[in-house]
Amino acid sequence: MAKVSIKDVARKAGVSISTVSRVLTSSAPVSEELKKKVEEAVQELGYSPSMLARSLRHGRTKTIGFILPDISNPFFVQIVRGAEDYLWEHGYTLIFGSSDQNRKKEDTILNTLLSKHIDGLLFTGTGESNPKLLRSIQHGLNVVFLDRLIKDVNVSYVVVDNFKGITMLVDYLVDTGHRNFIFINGDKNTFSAKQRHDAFISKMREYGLQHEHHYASFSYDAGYEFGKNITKSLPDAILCGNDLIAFGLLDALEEKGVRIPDDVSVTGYDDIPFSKYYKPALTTVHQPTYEMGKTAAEILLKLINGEMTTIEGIVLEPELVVRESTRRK
Amino acid sequence: MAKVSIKDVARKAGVSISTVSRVLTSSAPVSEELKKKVEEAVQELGYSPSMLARSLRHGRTKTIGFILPDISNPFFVQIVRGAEDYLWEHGYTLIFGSSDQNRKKEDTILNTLLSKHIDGLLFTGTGESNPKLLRSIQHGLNVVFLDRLIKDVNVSYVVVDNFKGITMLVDYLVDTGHRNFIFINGDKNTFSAKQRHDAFISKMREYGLQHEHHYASFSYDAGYEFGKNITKSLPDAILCGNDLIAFGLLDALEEKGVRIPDDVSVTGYDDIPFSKYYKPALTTVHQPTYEMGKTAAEILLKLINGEMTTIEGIVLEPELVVRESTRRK
DNA sequence: CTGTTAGCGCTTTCAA
DNA sequence: TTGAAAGCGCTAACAG
Repeated sequence: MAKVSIKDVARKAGVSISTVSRVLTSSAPVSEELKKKVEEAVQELGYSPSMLARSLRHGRTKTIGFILPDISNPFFVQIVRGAEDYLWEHGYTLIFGSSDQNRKKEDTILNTLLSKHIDGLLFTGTGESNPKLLRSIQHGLNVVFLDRLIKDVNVSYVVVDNFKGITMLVDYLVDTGHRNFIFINGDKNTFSAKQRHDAFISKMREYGLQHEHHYASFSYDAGYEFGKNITKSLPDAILCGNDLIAFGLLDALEEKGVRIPDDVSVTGYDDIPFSKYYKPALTTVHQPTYEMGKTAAEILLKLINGEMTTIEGIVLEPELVVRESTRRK
Repeated sequence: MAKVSIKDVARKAGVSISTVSRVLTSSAPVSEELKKKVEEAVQELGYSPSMLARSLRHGRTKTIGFILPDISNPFFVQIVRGAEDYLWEHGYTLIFGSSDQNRKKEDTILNTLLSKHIDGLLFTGTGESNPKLLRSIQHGLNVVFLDRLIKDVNVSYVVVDNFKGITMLVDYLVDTGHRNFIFINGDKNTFSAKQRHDAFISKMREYGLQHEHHYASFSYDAGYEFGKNITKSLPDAILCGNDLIAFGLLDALEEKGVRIPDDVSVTGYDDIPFSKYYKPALTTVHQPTYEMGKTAAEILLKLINGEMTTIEGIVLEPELVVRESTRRK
């Protein structure tokens, strides 16, 4: 495509390539006369410098990698958007890969990203440990973990306070008269599911309430499945590990003639854009996804530019959103 | 990060760098003995070749750019996923940028992608003409247009048959007794909106039916707004330019006490994942988004690898999906 | 079969 | 202020 190189510009302007470079990067003084010549040549030739060559020279690619479970998941896509906006604004470009919650794929993506010399990595892992990643971090790769942590790893991260989210949810439900609970959680090995599990159990014990907890997966189908198979009498409230699970559950229950929220209250987690429009509109815990992505990108650039040398862990605040899928018992 | 280079490997293995290169790329025969030494050195050093240097050498980056209006739009995200999967499988990496339907931003993204020497571009433009892009194409940039075409440009593309989609929809509605129509369409300058407009008008004339057509934007808010402001008597059916518009309309009408589909039939377009779960479940036209992305990626790689030299235009088939937001009048 | 060398496009000393 | 030249990591043409 851009076949025209710095040499062509130099020739056209009748100067050396170093002069061209100096004009372009304003890295050293150049006489007005030559400067003008160069600028004209650049214009006429439609020259634009090769980031590739620059990267090779500088060892910095102005490219950030983002490994995440699935770009098409509404929860992650807003995070990506937050990161994308911030990074583009600051002259960085984003390469991403979806791991589909598959450790092997996660590895492949990481290898490719490393061989492309990314300047930094935003990482939402499958949850399993990743020795290759750890090694890269020790060798100086700048990484910010997003939404999910890997235990025993000391890196910067941006997460939302799961404990607080569950606490607000349970407190609200207890306040409104709910006394026994089922929690349909997401994938067992993920950081988020584990944290929400711990928070849930802890709150149940605190109040001495009757409860059940099940790990499933963070999907509509998991919720639907659960709803279909539920036979015993319903609890006062069913908490779901995320909104998708809640949608599936809601649909399955509705097909059985269960009325929501009259017969049972149902809650989600995440507050993805659609939860507001669902019928019934979903009571859920809002996570500031766009902000998560943006914040993580911000930290990452600081790390890269050496403006920050310590590990920073940001814990964002969730927000309880009460809508129509719950009611006072 | 990967500070170890081919030199280090060569030194460690006690051979020249060319030998290392030959082993790594199997581009020329190397004795078993040296081969083994090199492989060991690679192992021990954890060496992985720099794609950056390779790219500079070869003039190919194994990177594809994707410019689209908004990654967080459910319609586009599935397209991206289709492209992503295919490209990664074939050793390519994806850089994307959201233009937000803003021509200037589109330009910035294009410039960056070009300076990063992408091997090819997947392009869903704002709809306005883009001279810079045209020039790049003439200079040999491989491009596949996705979902939206720019007129007077002769490049490969993958679209879905909008005429057919609207035809199926109108035919079904007419068959089920609907006789007068309103169409709330998306952004006026987009290819898709224009095509759907043309198809709609043409069908209305063909049947000699009473109709109204309005350009708005492809968003929930546009539909909601329209629904709020509608005062005159309702038509038999309201067609929406996409599902988001339909959701907004549905909610606004419901707030006014209008019953769907009893008082008026409403249809969407796209069949984004949520339309199936909406209440009422949306009658809409399904677009094979994942396949679009995949097909476009496929064509692009063929173009890049010289396996295809002619312009190819793929027109995928839409599918009518009848659900609960329409009924026989 | 193996090593030396030029060069991809650029930045940055080092001299002049 | 300017130009020549080295070198980022790699591949490929050229000798041997």
